[in-house]
Amino acid sequence: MRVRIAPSPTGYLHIGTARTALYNWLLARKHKGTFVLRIEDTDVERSSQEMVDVILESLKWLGLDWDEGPYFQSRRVEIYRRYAERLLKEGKAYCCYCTPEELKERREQAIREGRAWKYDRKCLYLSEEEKRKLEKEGRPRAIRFLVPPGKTEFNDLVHGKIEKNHEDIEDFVILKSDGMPTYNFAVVVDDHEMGITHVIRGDDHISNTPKQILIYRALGWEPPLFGHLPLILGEDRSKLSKRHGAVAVLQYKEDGFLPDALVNYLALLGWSPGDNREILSREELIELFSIERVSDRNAIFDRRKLLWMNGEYIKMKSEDELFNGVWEFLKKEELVKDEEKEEKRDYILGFIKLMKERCKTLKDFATLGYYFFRDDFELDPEGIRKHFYPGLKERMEKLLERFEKTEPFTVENIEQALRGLAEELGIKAKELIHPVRLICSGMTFGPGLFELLAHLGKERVIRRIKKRLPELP
RNA sequence: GGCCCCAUCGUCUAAAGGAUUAGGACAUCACUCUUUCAAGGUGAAGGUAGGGGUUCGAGUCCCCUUGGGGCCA
Repeated sequence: MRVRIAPSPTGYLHIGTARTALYNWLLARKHKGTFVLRIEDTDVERSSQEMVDVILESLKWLGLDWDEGPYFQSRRVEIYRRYAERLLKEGKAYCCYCTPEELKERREQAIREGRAWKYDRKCLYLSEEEKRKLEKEGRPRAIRFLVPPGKTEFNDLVHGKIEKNHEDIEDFVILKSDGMPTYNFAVVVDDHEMGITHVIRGDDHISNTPKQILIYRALGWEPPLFGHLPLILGEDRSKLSKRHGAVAVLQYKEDGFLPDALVNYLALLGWSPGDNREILSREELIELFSIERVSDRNAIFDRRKLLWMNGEYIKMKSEDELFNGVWEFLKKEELVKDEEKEEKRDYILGFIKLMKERCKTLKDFATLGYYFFRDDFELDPEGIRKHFYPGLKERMEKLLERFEKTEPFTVENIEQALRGLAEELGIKAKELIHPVRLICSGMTFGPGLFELLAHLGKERVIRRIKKRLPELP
């Protein structure tokens, strides 16, 4: 089995392309086949090395390693031309001299007259003399495929039988007047030359498939098997695109998603193992995946479920496994500096342990954990309203005294100190716990208070209480 | 507009004509645990688009309608 992913270098790897890549990759790994990467960059204007790099980086981040390539279509132009010439010579294609303006005019006329427009084969019926004349004028010429009469059927791996009458296919261009191949032509030549056995791609290519099969047959080649995956849709049910927000794989990396979680989520978008399992490792996915179980219905991308799944993966990972990822986000928020990475390692490992149940993304560690690293936070005004009360200052002074005497500053000792004071004052522990949390973190929620204070350390806790003492009621 | 694809809770899906009171997950709501927030536990609500057929029996097969999507322009 040889499969491939063939992205265009448009500046990012689309989440839909990523899922297509994933399904191909799963198939290749499951059947010990080969996963080929091909860059479809015939649109030279819009392609660049940087854009290619983004694709490679995205695939690497997802952990979808390829076995061959990347191949570049832009370096294969001569090959496409050779095959186009061959079809021309064999009378299976013909030159078309119609200009875009002429075509537009005839198309509009057809629409005005209420006819369905399809290329009218004007250039197919040109006499030799007319052709010579046009050539002499130096008119640009495209090459059109001569669609034979009949009908094409194929057995789609996902959809089953799909058929198309050739009357509904116009004589499409295979080589443009600038000498570049069209998508349909290049894809067939490449898939054949690269020995692709299973073409697994998006549903948006279903209508191209009969055209491509026609080309295979015209060149005397056996077409591969085709499987068309349902599309990933945005909330509004249209094809997922930039206007739906995060659509680039690397955006998810930036947003703090784990590649394992994204892979798992994407695998489930259009496929399920059949039982009720949802959290599946790569190994399990490879073992369980089958193209027969792929759904043929378009699916809406649900970021909330992805978020949940990412949270599940964060909980599953050890502190050590999360360390580097969390570090990057702390660094980005300027909460830490690279030179203190080793020195702060244990502190951060403990921080991750306290926070990971509460974080859905790696980014959350930085946004929800600000106070673990900096003193300069504001107190949540809503929290002040709720938890500060007259006489609090006096109580906090007493608590401060106790904390100063608490040695060592451990979870148990802190709890004992605080609860002891509460008892002595004849109040509920809550009446101290909430204000202390607010003073030491700026927030009304977070890890268990005693664990939190112990981890912040005596020095920080005392400093923060002292700092806020003057403003307490 | 032409052609093609698709139709199960809000979303992702399970149910290979009989095992179904249509199952699970996310989200929602309630309760519970708790110093808070999460997490966890328990529970609730929520679906076979509509209409015809085929069949002893239809979510499942066929047809039509409607709706959604894609491609080409």
